[in-house]
Amino acid sequence: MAARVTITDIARQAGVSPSTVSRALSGHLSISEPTRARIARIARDLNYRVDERARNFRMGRSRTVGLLFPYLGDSRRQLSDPFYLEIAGAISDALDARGYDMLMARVPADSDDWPGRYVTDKRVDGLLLVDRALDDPGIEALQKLDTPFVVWGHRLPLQDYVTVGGDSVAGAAAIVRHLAGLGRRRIGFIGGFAGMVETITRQMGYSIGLAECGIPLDESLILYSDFSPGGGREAMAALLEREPGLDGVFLCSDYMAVAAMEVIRASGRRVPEDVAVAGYDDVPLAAWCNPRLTTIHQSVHRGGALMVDLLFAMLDGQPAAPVTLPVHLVVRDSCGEN
Amino acid sequence: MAARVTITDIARQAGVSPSTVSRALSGHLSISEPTRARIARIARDLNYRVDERARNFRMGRSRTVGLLFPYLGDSRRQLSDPFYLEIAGAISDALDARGYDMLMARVPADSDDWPGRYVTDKRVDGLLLVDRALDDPGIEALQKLDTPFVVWGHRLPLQDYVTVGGDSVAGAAAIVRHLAGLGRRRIGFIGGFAGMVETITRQMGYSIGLAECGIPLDESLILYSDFSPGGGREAMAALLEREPGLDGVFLCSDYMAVAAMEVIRASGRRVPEDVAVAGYDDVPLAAWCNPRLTTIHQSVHRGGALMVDLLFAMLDGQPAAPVTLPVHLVVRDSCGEN
DNA sequence: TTGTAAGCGTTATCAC
DNA sequence: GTGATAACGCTTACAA
Repeated sequence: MAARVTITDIARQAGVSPSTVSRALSGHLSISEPTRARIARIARDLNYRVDERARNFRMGRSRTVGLLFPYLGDSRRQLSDPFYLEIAGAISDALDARGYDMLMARVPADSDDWPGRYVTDKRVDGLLLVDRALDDPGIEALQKLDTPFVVWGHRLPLQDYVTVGGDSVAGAAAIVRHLAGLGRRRIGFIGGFAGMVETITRQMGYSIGLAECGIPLDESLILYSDFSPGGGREAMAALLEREPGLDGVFLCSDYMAVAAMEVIRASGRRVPEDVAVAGYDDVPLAAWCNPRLTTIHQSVHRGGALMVDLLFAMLDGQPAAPVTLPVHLVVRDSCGEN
Repeated sequence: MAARVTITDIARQAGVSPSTVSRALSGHLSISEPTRARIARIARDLNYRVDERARNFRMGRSRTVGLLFPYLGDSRRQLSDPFYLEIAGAISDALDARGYDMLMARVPADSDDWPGRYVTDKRVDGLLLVDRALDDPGIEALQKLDTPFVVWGHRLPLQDYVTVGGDSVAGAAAIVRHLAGLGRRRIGFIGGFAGMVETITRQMGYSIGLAECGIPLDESLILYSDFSPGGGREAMAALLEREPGLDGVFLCSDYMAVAAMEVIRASGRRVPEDVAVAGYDDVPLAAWCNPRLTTIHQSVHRGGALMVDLLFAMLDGQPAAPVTLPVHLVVRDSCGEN
């Protein structure tokens, strides 16, 4: 493969200096039209393309944004929840539209070395995080750096960084009210990773919803998992064992909820007649599983695009504030009567 | 945030030259132990980190691999199939283990400009593609460049690049034999995007399976979609309309199959009694939907890791050959009796 | 309007 | 064992 064509090759051919080529190619108005056109033609003929590596290096940026998925637990379990890919897709599109690349990786939420690896090492110009631990050392370390970042998730009381996320507390409370309104009284809660914010805020919403409906909180109905169907299955089985009289359950993701429904049926119970099931996220699948899942809808696509908007505002030096996106209950069949 | 600490700052403090620092930090054996230790200490004290951008630039590489998802059709529809995230996760882990970053993006399968954007622009050292069009201009353009790449998918007869993938023809044929063995005769096929290789090879397997079982091929039972649940739903509805006597259907992804089952039920038919349904991929969800899905298992995690292994072999200048991974039928409940 | 020269931070080559 | 020096490909003052 022909050796790399550089700006110098073009300069030679055009009989001008490399700087003129650089200026011509990046559309400087100071370059005369004939020169510009001539250079453009030669560049095309030579099949020239800028070396983004060199340009970014020179310009002190990377034109890359990192999309990081913090996780807890020692298992390096695969993420396979459609929610993650959906938000990644939305973000990727928004970044693409601005000519930025998207780096994707999972990072341990209980470590603080990844900000150095991505930010200080200059791999990225900014970071996007999907969820976080309540006490997240990585985010703390990240705040000491001067690189903008936006976190997906519920806004926390004292937080001094920017988040975009649905109102998880309200969403979870709405689920519980719905369940209680249908006469359910023994309502379980199955979270994602125990220390992650989205699990915690939804659990708060669950407690609030229970209180609003005058149902006493029973700690033994609360279990944690890992957002995966396998994890949902195990947690659901454990919950059923622990509380045979369960008549409703709220799981922190649709993917877990679908698996849970199967476990419930396998135990000889019916969904929703015996146990009502609700999920979270309103992933496309939720409308097409059996029974169709009652869940909380989050505008993932809008949220992803918004995260990118805010990040770029910050890269521009503009201020940015957390955004709470509305969520709403989508009533389908998995909780019965609607 | 203190201005960037460079190798020169360390050199100054240590009273040596920048080159000595560079060598000390990268563990050159030519550096005396005391010097090395002293430099290491200063680097730590100063919180030094290499500028990967600069290093990669200097060394003529990017330490980044692009993971590209070619797609067809004008809709920029979100990918949300768990299969994609699973393979992305497997690849990300394998890359991480080697200290490489993963760039992720979707690219139009009917265009040939993305190889330039990623390869010639020097954003990546190598490329990983998940699926491809049968006649893929991007891949053709890519082959003219000297950058290694590996494609996920079924190996094609005359292909002169490296693929890793399950045997889609065999997998689809196995599905059809299973269905026919259960007495089904009017078996439909719902593909992903019409021009994509995985759709085509599975359709070939479908035809072969039919022939093996002495069932005449009926073109009107073949429909295409886009791998999404929404697409699966529409295609399934259309197929049912077109062929009310349908007694079996094979869909090219589990995610579509789950949606299809719901459509079938909504039409007043039972799964599997009236219509047997089979998917493809054996995504975690397949074991936990209702009814549990009979499908083809692909070793996605192993496949992803293998793609990375092969890519690195090629980066090392070693030869690499296509690999066909075994697939197997996983019989669950969605086709009835097992 | 265009050219010259410096420099981004690092590593590699060649001396000493 | 260590230090100059050059170079990777590009952009950008500063000059002309």
